[in-house]
Amino acid sequence: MTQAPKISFHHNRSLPQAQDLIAWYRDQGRDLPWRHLTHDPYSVWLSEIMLQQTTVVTVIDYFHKFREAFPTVQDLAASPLDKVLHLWQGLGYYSRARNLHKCAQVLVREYQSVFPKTAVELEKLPGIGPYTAAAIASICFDEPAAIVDGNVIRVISRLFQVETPVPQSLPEVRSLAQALTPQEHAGDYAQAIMDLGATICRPKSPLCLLCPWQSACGAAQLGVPEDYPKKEKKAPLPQKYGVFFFYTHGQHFWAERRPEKGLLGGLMAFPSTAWAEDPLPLEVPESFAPYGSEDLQLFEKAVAHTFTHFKLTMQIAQIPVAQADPLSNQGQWIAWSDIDAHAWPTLMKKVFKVIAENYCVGA
DNA sequence: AAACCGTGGTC
DNA sequence: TGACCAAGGTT
Repeated sequence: MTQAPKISFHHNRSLPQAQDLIAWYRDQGRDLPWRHLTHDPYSVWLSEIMLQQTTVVTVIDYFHKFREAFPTVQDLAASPLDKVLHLWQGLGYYSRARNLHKCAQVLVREYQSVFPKTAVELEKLPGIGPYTAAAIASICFDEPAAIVDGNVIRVISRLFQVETPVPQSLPEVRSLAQALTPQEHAGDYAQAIMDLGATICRPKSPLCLLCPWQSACGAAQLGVPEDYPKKEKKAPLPQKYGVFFFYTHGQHFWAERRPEKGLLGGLMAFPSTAWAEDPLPLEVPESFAPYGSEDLQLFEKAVAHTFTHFKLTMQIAQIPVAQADPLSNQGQWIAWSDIDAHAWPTLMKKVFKVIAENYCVGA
């Protein structure tokens, strides 16, 4: 043997004990609004849906708004979808809002408004996948279901120095996560390991000296925690371009509701050209205007926005029209004073900002 | 199964 | 400033 077997390295290392982590959590865990509501699956579910790919700081305000607007799952189910989308505006991933509403209706109609108590049953509901099902089952009902989110992937990849990059490593990580999950106090454990990932075992500058699992962590022992989890390099995002058409009539402008499915589904937007990878010939946007282009005026400033899978740069072209007739059957004339009555994605709020900065009444 | 689906903060 | 990241799910 020219090389020491790996087991000798593991030999000086303790195993991560759930009770050490839970003790740390009870002393050092974060105080979050939904932590006081673990007896209430509705609130835990609501928080978990909002927290999907979204930071705690961002979620807190929305969580309070939703609990106030919809105190019970029946209230949520009885609401028009438009009101749900309106409250959700700005939070992103709008299919979550549509699935949230649908899930509430399924619960009321088929479950007598009572949340199922097992991860297996929870996962059958719309918008609830493996992570969220395990989170609700463990946090509310202490089912020893292993949660695997971004925090857990990072913590486990460092503990065990998982060399396989994400997402190929997921089967291995899931297996380790299940092995670490205790039979008792699974709810505290689930929240503890996420808090550890968020506050100690952070993506950058982890605080290994404060970690209750430091002596069990392979990456920390070697001083290379930030090398894990291993990841594939991401391809650069494609850049897309287009023109928004700002049809105006007096104090009104024309906007349309986007299709129910797909990007920004169900939210409001200006009509536009297709969003294409080729920059448009900016000297002739007239030929692309869907409802006529007399008196078209192109704004100097464009709007840039980055989505999950592409970048977008949009020009804005104002087109005053003489008659306030409907331009299509999927939109409406909206008064400036009535903007807040509708659900606008952040992209459109950026457009409003550019318009407000550049628009001259009577110009 | 790989692509799609938002946004804001950080360095 | 661009790349990365945040309590993922659906198709």
